[in-house]
Amino acid sequence: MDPSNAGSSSTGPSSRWNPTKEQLSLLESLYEQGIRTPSAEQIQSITKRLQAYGHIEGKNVFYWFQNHKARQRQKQKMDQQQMMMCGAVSSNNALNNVVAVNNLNNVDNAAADGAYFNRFYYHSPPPISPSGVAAVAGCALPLLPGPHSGKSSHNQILIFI
Amino acid sequence: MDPSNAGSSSTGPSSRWNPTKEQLSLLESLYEQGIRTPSAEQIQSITKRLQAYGHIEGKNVFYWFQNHKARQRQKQKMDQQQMMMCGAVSSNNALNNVVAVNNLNNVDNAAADGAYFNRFYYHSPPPISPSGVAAVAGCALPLLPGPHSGKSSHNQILIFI
DNA sequence: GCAAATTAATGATTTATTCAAG
DNA sequence: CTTGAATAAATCATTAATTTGC
Repeated sequence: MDPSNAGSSSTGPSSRWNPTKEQLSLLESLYEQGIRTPSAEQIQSITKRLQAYGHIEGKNVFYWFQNHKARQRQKQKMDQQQMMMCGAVSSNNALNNVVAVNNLNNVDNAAADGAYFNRFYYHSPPPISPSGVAAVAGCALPLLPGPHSGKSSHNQILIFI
Repeated sequence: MDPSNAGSSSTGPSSRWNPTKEQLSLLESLYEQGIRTPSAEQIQSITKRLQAYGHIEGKNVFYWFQNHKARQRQKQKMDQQQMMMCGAVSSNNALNNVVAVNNLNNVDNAAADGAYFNRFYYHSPPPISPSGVAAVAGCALPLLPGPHSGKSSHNQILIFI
């Protein structure tokens, strides 16, 4: 029952995030605009916008971009292989795995994503306080590792979940 | 000048963490006790203990365990290869690269590390508020993604830097 | 003895692979 | 079978050892 547990309802466990149509649409749109590894600020912004369409957290946006980038890449690679063994396709190609990707737009501008980032959060083992803090908890700290001089290293961090 | 900028002195920028003898010692000890991918709580605890010996953050502990685990693994692999082409060692083996690892204790109990984790934090692009929050900022949130029922998924998170 | 130049270790980042929910 | 999530492997970058010429 209750198959429509899309977002933050009470009954729907849904251990993993499931993007709504709108969310996915916006994400893909951003991806095609060239965003590959969004910065923290970008992710925060995106997340906020997507929260209008349902429950979502920063890490979902993060993972989505990671996976999408990787899988677009391997899709293209597979297409190249298919291109190699082109011609002479045998009989029933209708039952081929649904890998009918139409990569007309090679959104592969390999450069231009000089976005450096890093990640770092932890699950604890299963049994922890079962309270119910539902929403997203943002935790932004100004800077943390190197309050030293300024050896040009990039150190500012910003956490969010 | 000032060659002794080991830890949190003012002059030593040192863009990356450098473990002190004591820190390294404790870390290795814990590793040999079987800890391979410590949980958030463990990392917090370890970090606090190590902070007695100098500046260190949770992410350093995290990275240390990742790297150490991986590199122990590949050391053992290399040793296995050496074992394969054993016998008949040619002449001057004294000048061999200093890879004289004495892996008497194979700390490789491959199972028993059902520790799951994840990471997730971001740098922002270089120019950010140049204040000077020096110390470690802990940010522990009870749980965040799934306040839903309890589909056995492990969801509790806990951030720290 | 000491620095500049090289090499080896290792901290930090990025990419690829695997697991599992839907 | 798709894809979000989690883990491992590969890579990059910086620091410490070590070597070398003076």
